[in-house]
Amino acid sequence: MRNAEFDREKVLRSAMTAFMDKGYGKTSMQDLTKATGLHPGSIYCAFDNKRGLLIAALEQYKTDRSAEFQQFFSGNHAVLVELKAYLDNIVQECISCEAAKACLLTKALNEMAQQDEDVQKIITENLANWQQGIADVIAKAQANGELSSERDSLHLARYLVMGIYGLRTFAHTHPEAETLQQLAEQLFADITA
Amino acid sequence: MRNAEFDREKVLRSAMTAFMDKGYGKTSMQDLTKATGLHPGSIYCAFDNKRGLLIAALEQYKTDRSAEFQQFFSGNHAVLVELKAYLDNIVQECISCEAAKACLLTKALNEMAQQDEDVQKIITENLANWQQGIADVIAKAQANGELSSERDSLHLARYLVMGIYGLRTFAHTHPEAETLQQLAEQLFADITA
DNA sequence: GAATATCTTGAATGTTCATTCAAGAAACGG
DNA sequence: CCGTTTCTTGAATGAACATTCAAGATATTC
Repeated sequence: MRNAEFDREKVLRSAMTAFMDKGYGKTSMQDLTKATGLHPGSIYCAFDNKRGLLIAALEQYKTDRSAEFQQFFSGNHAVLVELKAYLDNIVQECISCEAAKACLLTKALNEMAQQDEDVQKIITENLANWQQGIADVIAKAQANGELSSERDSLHLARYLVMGIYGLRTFAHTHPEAETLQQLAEQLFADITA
Repeated sequence: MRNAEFDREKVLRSAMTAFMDKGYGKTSMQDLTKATGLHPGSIYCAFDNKRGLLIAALEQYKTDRSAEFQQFFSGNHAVLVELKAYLDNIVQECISCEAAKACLLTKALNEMAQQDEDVQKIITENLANWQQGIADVIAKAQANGELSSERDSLHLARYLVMGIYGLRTFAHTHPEAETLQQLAEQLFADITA
Protein backbone atom coordinates (compact mmCIF):
# COMPACT_ATOMS: atom_id res chain seq x y z
CA MET A 1 0.00 0.00 0.00
CA ARG A 2 1.05 3.56 -0.61
CA ASN A 3 -0.81 6.83 -0.63
CA ALA A 4 -0.77 9.46 -3.30
CA GLU A 5 1.74 12.16 -2.55
CA PHE A 6 -0.12 15.18 -3.78
CA ASP A 7 -2.73 17.30 -2.05
CA ARG A 8 -5.87 16.85 -4.07
CA GLU A 9 -7.39 20.21 -3.14
CA LYS A 10 -4.23 22.10 -3.99
CA VAL A 11 -3.95 20.32 -7.31
CA LEU A 12 -7.56 21.09 -8.16
CA ARG A 13 -7.21 24.73 -7.23
CA SER A 14 -4.13 25.03 -9.42
CA ALA A 15 -6.01 23.40 -12.26
CA MET A 16 -8.95 25.77 -11.69
CA THR A 17 -6.65 28.76 -12.00
CA ALA A 18 -5.03 27.38 -15.12
CA PHE A 19 -8.39 26.74 -16.75
CA MET A 20 -9.61 30.22 -15.82
CA ASP A 21 -6.47 31.83 -17.20
CA LYS A 22 -6.52 30.33 -20.67
CA GLY A 23 -9.82 28.53 -20.94
CA TYR A 24 -10.17 24.78 -21.13
CA GLY A 25 -9.25 24.33 -24.76
CA LYS A 26 -6.11 26.46 -24.75
CA THR A 27 -4.80 25.00 -21.50
CA SER A 28 -2.40 22.28 -22.60
CA MET A 29 -1.43 19.24 -20.56
CA GLN A 30 1.98 20.84 -20.30
CA ASP A 31 0.37 23.89 -18.71
CA LEU A 32 -1.46 21.62 -16.31
CA THR A 33 1.62 19.64 -15.31
CA LYS A 34 3.39 22.91 -14.66
CA ALA A 35 0.48 24.37 -12.70
CA THR A 36 -0.25 21.31 -10.61
CA GLY A 37 3.28 19.95 -10.26
CA LEU A 38 1.94 16.56 -11.33
CA HIS A 39 3.33 14.52 -14.18
CA PRO A 40 1.02 13.44 -16.99
CA GLY A 41 0.83 9.87 -15.71
CA SER A 42 -0.32 11.01 -12.29
CA ILE A 43 -3.01 13.23 -13.74
CA TYR A 44 -4.30 10.43 -15.90
CA CYS A 45 -4.18 8.03 -12.98
CA ALA A 46 -6.08 10.35 -10.66
CA PHE A 47 -8.53 12.05 -13.05
CA ASP A 48 -8.71 9.84 -16.16
CA ASN A 49 -7.92 12.64 -18.56
CA LYS A 50 -7.94 16.39 -19.10
CA ARG A 51 -11.71 16.48 -19.15
CA GLY A 52 -11.85 14.53 -15.91
CA LEU A 53 -9.55 17.08 -14.34
CA LEU A 54 -11.89 19.85 -15.46
CA ILE A 55 -14.88 18.07 -13.95
CA ALA A 56 -13.03 17.52 -10.68
CA ALA A 57 -11.96 21.16 -10.69
CA LEU A 58 -15.55 22.24 -11.24
CA GLU A 59 -16.57 20.19 -8.24
CA GLN A 60 -13.89 21.79 -6.10
CA TYR A 61 -14.96 25.18 -7.36
CA LYS A 62 -18.51 24.48 -6.29
CA THR A 63 -17.35 23.45 -2.83
CA ASP A 64 -15.17 26.53 -2.43
CA ARG A 65 -17.82 28.93 -3.68
CA SER A 66 -20.52 27.40 -1.50
CA ALA A 67 -18.36 27.84 1.57
CA GLU A 68 -17.69 31.44 0.58
CA PHE A 69 -21.39 32.03 0.08
CA GLN A 70 -22.19 30.67 3.53
CA GLN A 71 -19.58 33.00 5.00
CA PHE A 72 -21.27 36.02 3.54
CA PHE A 73 -24.74 35.14 4.76
CA SER A 74 -24.16 33.59 8.15
CA GLY A 75 -23.60 36.81 10.10
CA ASN A 76 -26.05 38.62 12.29
CA HIS A 77 -26.37 41.58 10.00
CA ALA A 78 -29.44 42.54 8.09
CA VAL A 79 -29.77 40.31 5.05
CA LEU A 80 -29.70 43.22 2.62
CA VAL A 81 -26.47 44.47 4.17
CA GLU A 82 -24.94 41.04 3.64
CA LEU A 83 -26.24 40.92 0.10
CA LYS A 84 -24.70 44.29 -0.66
CA ALA A 85 -21.38 43.13 0.77
CA TYR A 86 -21.60 40.00 -1.36
CA LEU A 87 -22.20 42.05 -4.48
CA ASP A 88 -19.37 44.43 -3.61
CA ASN A 89 -17.08 41.45 -3.25
CA ILE A 90 -17.97 40.30 -6.76
CA VAL A 91 -17.19 43.77 -8.05
CA GLN A 92 -13.83 43.63 -6.31
CA GLU A 93 -13.09 40.32 -8.00
CA CYS A 94 -13.80 41.91 -11.35
CA ILE A 95 -11.51 44.83 -10.60
CA SER A 96 -8.56 43.38 -8.72
CA CYS A 97 -7.33 40.62 -10.94
CA GLU A 98 -8.29 40.00 -14.48
CA ALA A 99 -11.99 39.84 -15.10
CA ALA A 100 -11.50 36.76 -17.22
CA LYS A 101 -10.47 34.86 -14.13
CA ALA A 102 -13.60 35.84 -12.28
CA CYS A 103 -15.72 32.72 -12.60
CA LEU A 104 -14.81 29.25 -13.80
CA LEU A 105 -18.46 28.35 -14.31
CA THR A 106 -19.38 31.13 -16.70
CA LYS A 107 -16.02 30.94 -18.46
CA ALA A 108 -16.45 27.22 -19.08
CA LEU A 109 -20.11 27.69 -19.94
CA ASN A 110 -19.27 30.14 -22.67
CA GLU A 111 -16.65 27.81 -24.07
CA MET A 112 -18.44 24.49 -23.79
CA ALA A 113 -21.87 25.60 -24.94
CA GLN A 114 -23.32 23.01 -27.29
CA GLN A 115 -20.17 20.91 -27.20
CA ASP A 116 -19.96 18.79 -24.08
CA GLU A 117 -23.39 17.98 -22.75
CA ASP A 118 -22.19 16.41 -19.51
CA VAL A 119 -19.96 19.31 -18.56
CA GLN A 120 -22.65 21.78 -19.51
CA LYS A 121 -25.09 19.93 -17.28
CA ILE A 122 -22.69 20.10 -14.34
CA ILE A 123 -22.18 23.80 -14.86
CA THR A 124 -25.87 24.51 -15.29
CA GLU A 125 -26.68 22.63 -12.10
CA ASN A 126 -24.06 24.54 -10.16
CA LEU A 127 -25.34 27.86 -11.42
CA ALA A 128 -28.93 26.86 -10.68
CA ASN A 129 -27.83 25.97 -7.19
CA TRP A 130 -26.20 29.34 -6.75
CA GLN A 131 -29.28 31.13 -8.04
CA GLN A 132 -31.43 29.19 -5.58
CA GLY A 133 -29.10 30.26 -2.78
CA ILE A 134 -29.65 33.87 -3.75
CA ALA A 135 -33.40 33.33 -4.01
CA ASP A 136 -33.39 31.89 -0.49
CA VAL A 137 -31.49 34.90 0.82
CA ILE A 138 -33.95 37.25 -0.84
CA ALA A 139 -36.89 35.29 0.52
CA LYS A 140 -35.37 35.60 3.97
CA ALA A 141 -35.14 39.36 3.56
CA GLN A 142 -38.77 39.42 2.52
CA ALA A 143 -39.80 37.32 5.51
CA ASN A 144 -37.82 39.72 7.69
CA GLY A 145 -39.71 42.65 6.34
CA GLU A 146 -36.46 44.13 5.02
CA LEU A 147 -37.74 43.80 1.49
CA SER A 148 -41.18 44.09 -0.05
CA SER A 149 -42.75 40.77 -1.01
CA GLU A 150 -44.40 42.32 -4.01
CA ARG A 151 -41.96 40.77 -6.44
CA ASP A 152 -41.26 37.06 -6.36
CA SER A 153 -37.95 36.09 -4.77
CA LEU A 154 -37.10 33.77 -7.66
CA HIS A 155 -37.66 36.54 -10.18
CA LEU A 156 -35.50 38.89 -8.18
CA ALA A 157 -32.78 36.27 -7.89
CA ARG A 158 -32.84 35.66 -11.63
CA TYR A 159 -32.51 39.35 -12.28
CA LEU A 160 -29.60 39.67 -9.89
CA VAL A 161 -27.86 36.66 -11.41
CA MET A 162 -28.35 38.14 -14.87
CA GLY A 163 -26.87 41.38 -13.63
CA ILE A 164 -23.83 39.64 -12.18
CA TYR A 165 -23.24 37.79 -15.44
CA GLY A 166 -23.46 41.08 -17.26
CA LEU A 167 -21.19 42.81 -14.79
CA ARG A 168 -18.47 40.23 -15.37
CA THR A 169 -18.67 40.51 -19.13
CA PHE A 170 -18.79 44.28 -18.88
CA ALA A 171 -15.63 44.19 -16.79
CA HIS A 172 -13.78 42.57 -19.70
CA THR A 173 -14.05 45.82 -21.62
CA HIS A 174 -14.28 48.34 -18.76
CA PRO A 175 -12.30 47.20 -15.72
CA GLU A 176 -12.52 50.60 -14.05
CA ALA A 177 -13.60 50.39 -10.43
CA GLU A 178 -15.83 53.43 -10.53
CA THR A 179 -17.91 52.26 -13.47
CA LEU A 180 -18.38 48.76 -12.11
CA GLN A 181 -19.29 49.98 -8.65
CA GLN A 182 -21.85 52.33 -10.09
CA LEU A 183 -23.41 49.54 -12.14
CA ALA A 184 -23.51 47.23 -9.14
CA GLU A 185 -25.14 49.92 -7.03
CA GLN A 186 -27.80 50.54 -9.64
CA LEU A 187 -28.40 46.80 -9.86
CA PHE A 188 -28.77 46.54 -6.12
CA ALA A 189 -31.09 49.52 -6.08
CA ASP A 190 -33.30 48.02 -8.78
CA ILE A 191 -33.53 44.74 -6.89
CA THR A 192 -34.37 46.35 -3.58
CA ALA A 193 -36.60 49.10 -4.96
CA MET B 1 -5.13 39.60 -64.61
CA ARG B 2 -7.82 37.58 -62.96
CA ASN B 3 -10.32 38.28 -60.22
CA ALA B 4 -10.94 36.21 -57.13
CA GLU B 5 -13.86 33.86 -57.64
CA PHE B 6 -15.42 33.92 -54.23
CA ASP B 7 -17.87 36.39 -52.71
CA ARG B 8 -16.03 38.01 -49.83
CA GLU B 9 -19.12 38.84 -47.79
CA LYS B 10 -20.53 35.34 -48.10
CA VAL B 11 -17.22 33.83 -47.08
CA LEU B 12 -16.95 36.11 -44.06
CA ARG B 13 -20.50 35.38 -42.96
CA SER B 14 -19.83 31.66 -43.19
CA ALA B 15 -16.68 32.11 -41.15
CA MET B 16 -18.59 34.18 -38.60
CA THR B 17 -21.12 31.39 -38.17
CA ALA B 18 -18.40 28.77 -37.85
CA PHE B 19 -16.56 30.81 -35.22
CA MET B 20 -19.77 31.42 -33.29
CA ASP B 21 -20.65 27.74 -33.38
CA LYS B 22 -17.46 26.32 -31.96
CA GLY B 23 -15.47 29.29 -30.81
CA TYR B 24 -12.28 30.45 -32.48
CA GLY B 25 -9.95 27.89 -30.95
CA LYS B 26 -12.03 24.83 -31.64
CA THR B 27 -12.85 25.86 -35.20
CA SER B 28 -10.30 24.03 -37.32
CA MET B 29 -9.10 25.10 -40.73
CA GLN B 30 -10.93 22.06 -42.03
CA ASP B 31 -14.15 23.42 -40.51
CA LEU B 32 -13.46 26.74 -42.16
CA THR B 33 -12.75 25.29 -45.59
CA LYS B 34 -15.99 23.33 -45.33
CA ALA B 35 -17.95 26.38 -44.11
CA THR B 36 -16.56 28.85 -46.62
CA GLY B 37 -16.06 26.53 -49.58
CA LEU B 38 -12.56 27.94 -49.91
CA HIS B 39 -9.41 25.84 -49.98
CA PRO B 40 -6.67 26.47 -47.44
CA GLY B 41 -4.47 28.20 -49.97
CA SER B 42 -7.20 30.67 -50.90
CA ILE B 43 -7.90 31.51 -47.28
CA TYR B 44 -4.22 32.14 -46.62
CA CYS B 45 -3.94 34.18 -49.78
CA ALA B 46 -6.95 36.36 -48.94
CA PHE B 47 -6.70 36.65 -45.16
CA ASP B 48 -3.10 35.73 -44.25
CA ASN B 49 -4.11 33.08 -41.71
CA LYS B 50 -6.86 31.85 -39.42
CA ARG B 51 -6.47 34.86 -37.15
CA GLY B 52 -6.72 37.19 -40.16
CA LEU B 53 -9.96 35.50 -41.12
CA LEU B 54 -11.30 36.11 -37.62
CA ILE B 55 -10.37 39.77 -37.79
CA ALA B 56 -12.00 40.14 -41.19
CA ALA B 57 -15.08 38.33 -39.89
CA LEU B 58 -15.24 40.69 -36.92
CA GLU B 59 -15.16 43.61 -39.31
CA GLN B 60 -18.00 42.17 -41.35
CA TYR B 61 -19.91 41.50 -38.16
CA LYS B 62 -19.56 45.11 -37.18
CA THR B 63 -20.83 46.24 -40.56
CA ASP B 64 -23.82 43.90 -40.46
CA ARG B 65 -24.74 44.77 -36.89
CA SER B 66 -24.45 48.50 -37.50
CA ALA B 67 -26.81 48.24 -40.45
CA GLU B 68 -29.25 46.26 -38.31
CA PHE B 69 -29.02 48.86 -35.57
CA GLN B 70 -29.82 51.66 -38.00
CA GLN B 71 -32.84 49.73 -39.19
CA PHE B 72 -34.26 49.56 -35.71
CA PHE B 73 -33.85 53.24 -34.97
CA SER B 74 -34.62 54.95 -38.26
CA GLY B 75 -38.40 54.68 -38.11
CA ASN B 76 -40.87 57.35 -37.16
CA HIS B 77 -41.91 55.64 -33.97
CA ALA B 78 -41.25 56.87 -30.48
CA VAL B 79 -37.65 56.14 -29.55
CA LEU B 80 -38.63 54.05 -26.56
CA VAL B 81 -40.88 51.90 -28.72
CA GLU B 82 -37.98 51.30 -31.06
CA LEU B 83 -35.71 50.51 -28.16
CA LYS B 84 -38.18 48.00 -26.79
CA ALA B 85 -38.43 46.35 -30.21
CA TYR B 86 -34.65 46.21 -30.38
CA LEU B 87 -34.46 44.53 -27.00
CA ASP B 88 -37.20 42.08 -27.92
CA ASN B 89 -35.26 41.18 -31.01
CA ILE B 90 -32.21 40.36 -28.90
CA VAL B 91 -34.37 38.14 -26.71
CA GLN B 92 -35.65 36.38 -29.81
CA GLU B 93 -32.06 35.75 -30.90
CA CYS B 94 -31.37 34.15 -27.55
CA ILE B 95 -34.42 31.93 -27.81
CA SER B 96 -34.68 30.93 -31.44
CA CYS B 97 -31.30 29.49 -32.20
CA GLU B 98 -28.69 28.55 -29.74
CA ALA B 99 -27.73 31.25 -27.29
CA ALA B 100 -24.08 30.50 -27.88
CA LYS B 101 -24.44 31.77 -31.42
CA ALA B 102 -25.92 35.05 -30.27
CA CYS B 103 -22.96 37.41 -30.50
CA LEU B 104 -19.57 36.94 -32.07
CA LEU B 105 -18.13 39.87 -30.13
CA THR B 106 -18.92 38.63 -26.62
CA LYS B 107 -18.14 35.05 -27.56
CA ALA B 108 -14.72 36.01 -28.87
CA LEU B 109 -14.18 38.43 -25.98
CA ASN B 110 -14.71 35.67 -23.46
CA GLU B 111 -12.31 33.40 -25.31
CA MET B 112 -9.58 35.87 -26.19
CA ALA B 113 -9.43 37.77 -22.93
CA GLN B 114 -5.82 38.38 -21.97
CA GLN B 115 -4.52 36.38 -24.93
CA ASP B 116 -4.62 38.39 -28.12
CA GLU B 117 -4.32 42.10 -27.42
CA ASP B 118 -5.04 43.21 -30.96
CA VAL B 119 -8.17 41.16 -31.33
CA GLN B 120 -9.34 42.23 -27.89
CA LYS B 121 -8.84 45.83 -28.87
CA ILE B 122 -10.93 45.41 -32.01
CA ILE B 123 -13.70 43.76 -30.03
CA THR B 124 -13.60 46.35 -27.28
CA GLU B 125 -13.83 49.16 -29.81
CA ASN B 126 -16.78 47.56 -31.52
CA LEU B 127 -18.60 47.08 -28.25
CA ALA B 128 -17.82 50.65 -27.18
CA ASN B 129 -19.22 51.82 -30.48
CA TRP B 130 -22.40 49.86 -29.94
CA GLN B 131 -22.75 51.23 -26.42
CA GLN B 132 -22.35 54.75 -27.75
CA GLY B 133 -25.09 54.05 -30.28
CA ILE B 134 -27.40 53.07 -27.46
CA ALA B 135 -26.39 56.12 -25.44
CA ASP B 136 -27.25 58.33 -28.41
CA VAL B 137 -30.64 56.70 -28.74
CA ILE B 138 -31.32 57.23 -25.07
CA ALA B 139 -30.19 60.83 -25.26
CA LYS B 140 -32.58 61.32 -28.14
CA ALA B 141 -35.43 59.94 -26.04
CA GLN B 142 -34.46 62.33 -23.28
CA ALA B 143 -34.36 65.26 -25.66
CA ASN B 144 -37.80 64.19 -26.91
CA GLY B 145 -39.18 64.26 -23.46
CA GLU B 146 -39.97 60.54 -23.70
CA LEU B 147 -37.56 59.82 -20.92
CA SER B 148 -36.51 61.71 -17.83
CA SER B 149 -33.08 63.34 -18.03
CA GLU B 150 -32.46 62.71 -14.37
CA ARG B 151 -30.07 59.86 -15.09
CA ASP B 152 -27.18 60.30 -17.49
CA SER B 153 -27.68 58.70 -20.89
CA LEU B 154 -24.24 57.11 -20.77
CA HIS B 155 -24.98 55.51 -17.42
CA LEU B 156 -28.28 54.19 -18.68
CA ALA B 157 -26.62 52.83 -21.80
CA ARG B 158 -23.98 51.07 -19.72
CA TYR B 159 -26.64 49.51 -17.58
CA LEU B 160 -28.59 48.32 -20.58
CA VAL B 161 -25.47 46.88 -22.20
CA MET B 162 -24.64 45.09 -18.97
CA GLY B 163 -28.15 43.70 -18.89
CA ILE B 164 -27.91 42.45 -22.46
CA TYR B 165 -24.60 40.73 -21.73
CA GLY B 166 -26.22 39.12 -18.73
CA LEU B 167 -29.29 38.13 -20.67
CA ARG B 168 -27.18 36.28 -23.23
CA THR B 169 -25.22 34.38 -20.59
CA PHE B 170 -28.41 33.65 -18.71
CA ALA B 171 -29.89 32.21 -21.88
CA HIS B 172 -27.12 29.60 -21.96
CA THR B 173 -28.62 27.96 -18.91
CA HIS B 174 -32.28 29.00 -19.25
CA PRO B 175 -33.31 29.29 -22.89
CA GLU B 176 -37.03 29.45 -22.03
CA ALA B 177 -38.79 32.28 -23.81
CA GLU B 178 -40.95 33.26 -20.87
CA THR B 179 -38.08 33.71 -18.43
CA LEU B 180 -35.98 35.71 -20.86
CA GLN B 181 -38.84 37.94 -21.88
CA GLN B 182 -39.62 38.67 -18.27
CA LEU B 183 -36.01 39.57 -17.55
CA ALA B 184 -35.86 41.82 -20.58
CA GLU B 185 -39.06 43.56 -19.57
CA GLN B 186 -37.76 44.20 -16.08
CA LEU B 187 -34.53 45.52 -17.55
CA PHE B 188 -36.43 47.85 -19.84
CA ALA B 189 -38.61 48.99 -16.96
CA ASP B 190 -35.58 49.75 -14.78
CA ILE B 191 -33.99 51.76 -17.56
CA THR B 192 -37.08 53.79 -18.32
CA ALA B 193 -38.26 54.16 -14.73
C1' DG C 1 14.50 -6.40 5.50
C1' DA C 2 12.27 -8.84 1.88
C1' DA C 3 8.07 -8.95 -0.72
C1' DT C 4 4.40 -6.62 -2.53
C1' DA C 5 1.51 -3.22 -3.85
C1' DT C 6 0.99 1.34 -5.37
C1' DC C 7 2.55 5.54 -7.04
C1' DT C 8 5.73 8.40 -9.98
C1' DT C 9 8.29 9.45 -13.97
C1' DG C 10 8.86 11.20 -18.60
C1' DA C 11 9.97 9.59 -23.06
C1' DA C 12 7.29 7.52 -26.89
C1' DT C 13 2.99 7.36 -29.70
C1' DG C 14 -0.23 8.59 -32.88
C1' DT C 15 -3.35 12.12 -33.99
C1' DT C 16 -4.80 16.67 -35.18
C1' DC C 17 -3.78 21.00 -36.56
C1' DA C 18 -2.28 25.46 -38.97
C1' DT C 19 0.42 26.53 -42.59
C1' DT C 20 3.10 26.13 -46.99
C1' DC C 21 4.02 25.51 -51.74
C1' DA C 22 4.53 23.74 -56.25
C1' DA C 23 1.71 22.35 -59.91
C1' DG C 24 -2.42 23.19 -62.47
C1' DA C 25 -6.39 26.12 -64.20
C1' DA C 26 -8.35 30.17 -65.80
C1' DA C 27 -8.72 34.90 -67.18
C1' DC C 28 -6.68 38.79 -69.46
C1' DG C 29 -3.67 41.54 -72.86
C1' DG C 30 -1.66 41.90 -77.20
C1' DC D 1 -4.29 32.29 -79.93
C1' DC D 2 -0.18 32.70 -77.32
C1' DG D 3 2.16 34.56 -73.20
C1' DT D 4 1.64 36.33 -68.81
C1' DT D 5 -0.34 37.02 -64.68
C1' DT D 6 -3.21 35.68 -61.02
C1' DC D 7 -5.92 32.49 -58.71
C1' DT D 8 -6.97 27.68 -57.20
C1' DT D 9 -5.93 23.21 -55.57
C1' DG D 10 -4.84 19.82 -52.05
C1' DA D 11 -1.14 16.97 -50.71
C1' DA D 12 3.01 17.68 -47.85
C1' DT D 13 5.19 19.63 -43.62
C1' DG D 14 6.35 20.24 -39.11
C1' DA D 15 4.76 21.54 -34.70
C1' DA D 16 1.74 20.88 -30.77
C1' DC D 17 -1.13 18.11 -28.54
C1' DA D 18 -3.53 14.44 -25.39
C1' DT D 19 -2.61 10.10 -24.02
C1' DT D 20 -0.07 5.72 -22.92
C1' DC D 21 3.04 2.69 -20.70
C1' DA D 22 7.01 0.38 -19.05
C1' DA D 23 10.63 1.24 -15.91
C1' DG D 24 11.83 3.14 -11.57
C1' DA D 25 10.87 4.76 -6.80
C1' DT D 26 8.74 4.43 -2.39
C1' DA D 27 5.82 3.20 1.19
C1' DT D 28 3.47 -0.51 3.69
C1' DT D 29 3.05 -5.33 5.43
C1' DC D 30 4.62 -9.39 7.46
